[in-house]
Amino acid sequence: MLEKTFQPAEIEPRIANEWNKAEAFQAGSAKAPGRGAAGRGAAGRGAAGRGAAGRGAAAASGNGEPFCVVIPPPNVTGSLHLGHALNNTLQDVYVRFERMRGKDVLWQPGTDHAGIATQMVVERQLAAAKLPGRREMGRDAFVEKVWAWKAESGGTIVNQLKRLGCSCDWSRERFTMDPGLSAAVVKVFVELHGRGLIYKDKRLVNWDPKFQTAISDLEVVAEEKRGSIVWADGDAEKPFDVEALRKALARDPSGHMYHFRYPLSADPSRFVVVATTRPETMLGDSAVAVHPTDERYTGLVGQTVQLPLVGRDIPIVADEYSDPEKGTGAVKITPAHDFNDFEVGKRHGLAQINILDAQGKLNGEVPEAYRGLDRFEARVRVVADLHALGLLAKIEPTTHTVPHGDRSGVVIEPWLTDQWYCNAGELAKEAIRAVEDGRTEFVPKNWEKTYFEWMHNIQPWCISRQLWWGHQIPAWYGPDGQVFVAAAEADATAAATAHYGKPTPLTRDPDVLDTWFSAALWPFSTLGWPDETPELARYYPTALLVTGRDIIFFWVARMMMMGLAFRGEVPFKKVAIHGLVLDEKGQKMSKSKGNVEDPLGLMDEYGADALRFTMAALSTQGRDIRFSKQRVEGYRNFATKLWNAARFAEMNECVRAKDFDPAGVQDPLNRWIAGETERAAREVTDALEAHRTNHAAIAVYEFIWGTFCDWYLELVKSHLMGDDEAVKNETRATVAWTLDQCLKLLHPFMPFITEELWAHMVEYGVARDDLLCRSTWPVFEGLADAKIDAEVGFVVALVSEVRSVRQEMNISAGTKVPLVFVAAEASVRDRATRHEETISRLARLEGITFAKTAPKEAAVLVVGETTAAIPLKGLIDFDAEKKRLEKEIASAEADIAKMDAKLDNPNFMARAKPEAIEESQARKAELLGQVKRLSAAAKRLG
RNA sequence: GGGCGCUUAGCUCAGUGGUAGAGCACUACCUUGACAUGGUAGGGGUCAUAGGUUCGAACCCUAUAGCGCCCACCA
Repeated sequence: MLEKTFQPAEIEPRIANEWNKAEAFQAGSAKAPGRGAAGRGAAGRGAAGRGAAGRGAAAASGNGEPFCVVIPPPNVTGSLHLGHALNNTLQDVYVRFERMRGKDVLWQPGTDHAGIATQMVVERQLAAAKLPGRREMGRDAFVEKVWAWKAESGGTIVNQLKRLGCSCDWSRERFTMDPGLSAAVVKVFVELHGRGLIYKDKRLVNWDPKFQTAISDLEVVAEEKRGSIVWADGDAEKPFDVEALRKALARDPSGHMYHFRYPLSADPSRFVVVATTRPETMLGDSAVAVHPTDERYTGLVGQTVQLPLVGRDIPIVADEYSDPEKGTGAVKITPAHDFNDFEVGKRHGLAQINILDAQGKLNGEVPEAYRGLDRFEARVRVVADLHALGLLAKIEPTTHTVPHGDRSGVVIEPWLTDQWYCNAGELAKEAIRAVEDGRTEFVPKNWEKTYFEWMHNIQPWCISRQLWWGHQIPAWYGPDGQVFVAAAEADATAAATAHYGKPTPLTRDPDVLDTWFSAALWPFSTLGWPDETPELARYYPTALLVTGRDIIFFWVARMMMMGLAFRGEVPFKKVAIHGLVLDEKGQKMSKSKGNVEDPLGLMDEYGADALRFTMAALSTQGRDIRFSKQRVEGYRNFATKLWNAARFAEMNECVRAKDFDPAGVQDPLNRWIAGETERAAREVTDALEAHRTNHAAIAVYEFIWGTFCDWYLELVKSHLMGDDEAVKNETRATVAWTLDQCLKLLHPFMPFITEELWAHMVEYGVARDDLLCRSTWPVFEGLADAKIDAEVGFVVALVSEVRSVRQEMNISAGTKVPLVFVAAEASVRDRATRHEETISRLARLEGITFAKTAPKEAAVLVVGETTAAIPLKGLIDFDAEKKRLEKEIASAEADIAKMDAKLDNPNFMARAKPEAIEESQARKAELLGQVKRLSAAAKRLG
């Protein structure tokens, strides 16, 4: 017996365990479905239709078409957040759906080593435990610590994904730093280097002074800043105060424009005024640039200025980069600390003076007084010292964007270093073509534009990181700096020996690769590459990638490039893009804002099923979703509803019948629900095929709650409680069958409760030989019948109408009323008689009678062509009934007016589709009939 | 500066050419033999604005306003 109360938190872990024991999700092990009652019920006569036969046959042979999804690997030491919940729910919906459709499904799981993020966590732990930092303990010891942390916490996220119900093939779990995947990384690096697509270069990079590593453009986030300091030279009201400046800048280090006077070398009493938002960089200036056509400065080009504080003479150069409209038209050039200035410097052969060290402190290139200062302290000092020299013209607030590290949060410095780059522009060419020609398709399609936009403007990808946790770059250096790139040290050594003509000691490049480098190989490295494994042959290209819009550049684009470069085929045929999970107010969730909802807490409170359903139902076509706990609660209620429906079935001994054929049932109500089931199954299937999980989820919801529970189960209560054993037995079997279809259709969204209810029914019917998750997806044909729909539709409409009248007339719920059909045609009499018991029960009638004319003193209701009346006799008051009738008449007349507007329009008659015209005419006729009858009823009331 | 998206019921959102929808919230009634985590009924919208296309526009086009996101730039 099912428990009276539905307790997801108890059921779900147990079910997860059963799946695990049964190894239910292992790829390539598709069992032959269709044995036993359940499979045959679904297959029945229905499975033949809609092209499902082929798939069905494949499934039956256990040899379905491959369907592979690779998981976006979460950080190995991470913990589940709502973004994961959304992403993995959607994947699991598709995966379970396709598995039930008989495909050979591989959902490939695994985790990412997440270079910076993980190293950061471990460093923080060391600091918290007051242990020596990584530099003190050395590389090997530190990396060992990280592995230890991975061993300790690495299972967390995987267990959380299992808790969510993810049906990955967990036997195939991979990690980006597994030996095989690491070998793939090395091979790709070496080959791309060999092809000249990976190279080393000295240029400006985005340097993160906190982590002391280079980062890629994508890892830099621009933050808008506006300062508040207003000061001008000679401003008597606001004397310059160094202490005040220091305090203000401590709060607000960015957002100010500073104007400096640079004295001309030839005549120090004359100045060129330059403006900057980063005063400290002036210590590394090597020129001042003006526009060649700027008449204000034509005489000065070729002269030099004395760089204040430093004393260097630097040239005034003419360069188109300078914009006469901006600032003073003269711009200071700091080639080693600004991306634009770097280019100007190259054009004019200017010195690249690097004034910062790795931590963002000033180095030996600056005058002694500034050495060792932090960049922001140096900013204060430079401004103050220039003021002391009378060379500070003004400070004003300005709005500008300041680059920050997305992980560290600190201000990024353009810094001159040697780094490894990948020529993404070259690799992008084929990746662009593959989307243009549809080899890979984005869903929704508009994200392709975003992809193209970025790919067409792609910059060299800086792939080296000055970290210790990650794939160390397979490059070795000789004593003279000669580089040897090789798959193994022995190969590098051999190459060096050949190069130098004698054995030569080498040092390995200490840097590691960007985490996204190994992630880019994920769709084939997880399948065994560089080995040509059977999995690789079978599952690559993968069928579908499901991922958030925020990592299209980071990951999707790079997988496209690498997949094409190394497999010659796209990594996935479709990319389903979803949005981000925001809080109820539409803000990003973040720990600092305190608006983070913990999915684990939600699962404990409402069940993983409810959380999953919420995610699937809210996810609409790549748009961000606002998360609401209320929604989860609502879908928990839905699960409870289903639970109780199953209890009802159980109480009424609705057991599955062997060889039940939904096409063979006789009773109209049973035939009707079979047709409704076919319709629902088709709707859900179509929606899932179109990657509209929200539609699919809502269609299941409406079918189960609105159609199955609210109508069908209520309608057949008379059968189940009646004496006609044949009808009763057929109904029991139909209830059981329909419930099975509900469980199947809901399974991808709510796998736990459906699996539980499925298994539970075993003791009442034919024993199951398989889990629901491996059963067949419902596909039916020919169960719907227009005549049956009309008949049951009439019952439904009649009951609704009587209920409505009762409520509006304030007839108490307990009062049973008579219902009189007026001048009913034979077909109506027939229907009303056949369903009298059911109608009476649901509409709370004392009985149904027939009359030629409407009784006096009666409320009248109109259902389609039928008129019926509830005699008043002290039940209702005339005024209320009159008002009600008038309201209905008015409503009908408004609709008639709309129809007339169309039908009287010659253009409509001439140009509209014939069906549209017919429909409008029919509708008008029906409305006219209603008005007539309602008016007659109103008249009788006086 | 470039690109993308959004604006529909109190709230969150579906709806892409033919009678405006859902969930939640709200109101009234209901311990009806699965379910009060429930049932029944009901109120509530000139579909941002202005033009245009069309027999017909929430839907297609143009413009405007507001909001959001992404990319680039920032002396």
